[in-house]
Amino acid sequence: MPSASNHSLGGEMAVRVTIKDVAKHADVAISTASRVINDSGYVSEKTRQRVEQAIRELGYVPNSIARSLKQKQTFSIGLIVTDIGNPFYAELAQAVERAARERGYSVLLTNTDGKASQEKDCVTVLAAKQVDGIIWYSPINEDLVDAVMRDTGITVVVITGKERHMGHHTIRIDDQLGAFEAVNHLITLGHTRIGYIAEPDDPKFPQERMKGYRRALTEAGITCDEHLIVRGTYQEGSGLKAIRVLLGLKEPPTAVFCANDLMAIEAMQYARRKGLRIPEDLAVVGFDDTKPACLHGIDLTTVAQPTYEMGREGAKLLISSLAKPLSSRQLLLRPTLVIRKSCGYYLKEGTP
Amino acid sequence: MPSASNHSLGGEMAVRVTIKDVAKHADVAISTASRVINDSGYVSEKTRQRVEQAIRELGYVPNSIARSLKQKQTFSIGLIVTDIGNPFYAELAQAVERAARERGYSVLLTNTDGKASQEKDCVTVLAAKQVDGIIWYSPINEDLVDAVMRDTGITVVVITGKERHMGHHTIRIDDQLGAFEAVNHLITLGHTRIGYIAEPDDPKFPQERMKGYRRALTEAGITCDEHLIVRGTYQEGSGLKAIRVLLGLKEPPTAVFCANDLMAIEAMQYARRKGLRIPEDLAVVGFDDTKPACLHGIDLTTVAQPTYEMGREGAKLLISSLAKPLSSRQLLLRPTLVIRKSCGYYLKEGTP
DNA sequence: CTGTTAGCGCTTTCAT
DNA sequence: ATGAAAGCGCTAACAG
Repeated sequence: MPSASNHSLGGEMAVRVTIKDVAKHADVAISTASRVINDSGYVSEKTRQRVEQAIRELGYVPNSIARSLKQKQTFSIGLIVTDIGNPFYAELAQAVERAARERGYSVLLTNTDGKASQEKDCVTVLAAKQVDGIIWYSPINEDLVDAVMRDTGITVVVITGKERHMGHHTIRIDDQLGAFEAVNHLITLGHTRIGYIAEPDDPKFPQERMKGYRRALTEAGITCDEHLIVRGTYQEGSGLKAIRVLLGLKEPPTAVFCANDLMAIEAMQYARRKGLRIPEDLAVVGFDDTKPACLHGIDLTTVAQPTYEMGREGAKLLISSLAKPLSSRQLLLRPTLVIRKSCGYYLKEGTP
Repeated sequence: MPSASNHSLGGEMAVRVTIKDVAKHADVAISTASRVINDSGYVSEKTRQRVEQAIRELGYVPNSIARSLKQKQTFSIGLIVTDIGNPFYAELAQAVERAARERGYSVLLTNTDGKASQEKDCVTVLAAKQVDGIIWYSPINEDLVDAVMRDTGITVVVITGKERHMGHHTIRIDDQLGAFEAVNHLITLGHTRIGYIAEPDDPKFPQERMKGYRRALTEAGITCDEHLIVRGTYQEGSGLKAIRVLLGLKEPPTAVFCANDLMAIEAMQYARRKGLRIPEDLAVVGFDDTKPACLHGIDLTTVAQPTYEMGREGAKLLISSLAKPLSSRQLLLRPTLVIRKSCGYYLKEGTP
């Protein structure tokens, strides 16, 4: 019996009530109590009532830890992201948490901070805590994914833009489609000389956006002028360098598509400084829909990743494959073009 | 039936290696294996080596679930926020996760979506999962906090702007100071008629910002003109209504402080539509430093909450009080004034 | 319909 | 220095 009340924090070490207490209080066997708690097996109405009352009176909450140990199932899933402070991952986490909660799962949150060693730690912790599955955004060390599945048997869903996928479930964003639609939009707007500030020319980076760019041109019957393609690095400063090259061409482009928003914004700002009007003299489209894209004065038309959907579909896939093991499955999600003012679309029927 | 070597996911049900396997492999007793794993008690160098090798060879990862059951400690803490998709909570979560990880704890993430019933569910789940403590942002149902501590013995740290605090640890933001500094800044800039679009006149809302507003005026020897105070609701549309009242006064204010950014931005935009220049004709200061505040064209001077610090200090306090129960402790954090263009500060020595 | 019992994987006395 | 055994809270056969 919890003796004289001591109101200092944690002082009393409130011993938690267990199923044993409930059973004793209701004067039944532990297993009977368990039956009513889990609503499994036969139990007479009268007994059920007594047990339920005991539960209420004692304020009993089942210990999932004990249950998990027995059942080898924790109803927890791990989420691995680079950094939850980044709004992109935050939105992903929101989707994952919500989908998980709706299905009776909780989410153990871990951050890699972009470091391979820390990613390893995340995995170890999650394995130790016996999560039923992991949602893993853009693994740094791809081999680790396979190792986890092999060594621990934990189901993994990888969310990534990369093409490669081994035996695990994958949620992939159709970058090629995104690029295709962006370029196609520019073509619809009448452009034929469309520059591309591209992903690095390195097999480590997926070349999906490049493929989309080329496909859009080809399908429109436009021959691709290789001078209009300048490789970027995705990093700061790279958009600047690239647009300088493009604008220096004998026949400069009238529009430019960029493999990410960062480079697009730099390109815009450089062009403006050179006296070009956006979008009248140069139309610009980016990729990612990061925060700055929607800022007043930027208003960048860009390809948005379906962040929320990625998280939700990831969680759904993971949890359903937990109930009934699925063979390696790949889901392709479509990005969407967000039309703002940098592409010239709103010029057609608005103010000049 | 899952037949011969099926490489489909989860088909093989990789049985996890346990301490028993390690013990057998190293030819020692389970308790000995346990000793080396936990580096506790005596164990000969030779035996230790054997066990460590077994661990490596088998890829053994201790099962924290089993350990937790025995030790009544999970090294998990629960985080309750309104909505992790909101960048404010995301930053908080980032801080919490980092501080927790550095101390060997993991974070179980839960969202209330602002609903009392869901908040209840969060608590139940966290209690069931036996978290060692909870970091709880702005509880909807304050009584629930006390109930949790009483019934489950779980230590709670509440992060809030409200004054009230019962027996639990609290991280509080000094809203009064924030408001004081905002208004004081306007006074320094030469304003004497400073309007206030205030928090609702409802005891359910803390009146800290109001106190700060009044104190700043008083300390500067300015008599508070009650006409200059208009109550807002924190909601959309309310800033608009309020600024209309203020600008309609016989002697309208030359500056206005707003209890949150939303109302401040509405006020700015209304004033501009009426032909007033910001900050020349009307200086505006907000509260919160939400995303839109820093947008080009908005550039709102505002009071920023020390989000990261709140999370970090919360986690630190929680974890240290887990090791050694502390009596109810309260921490007061200072917000900071972020000076942008809406207050006129940069007019003094810049372009007119 | 209800109770008894054997673990889940681990830590922790208590012997040896 | 090492091992045997009890038990954390719960579920799931298996008897009755």
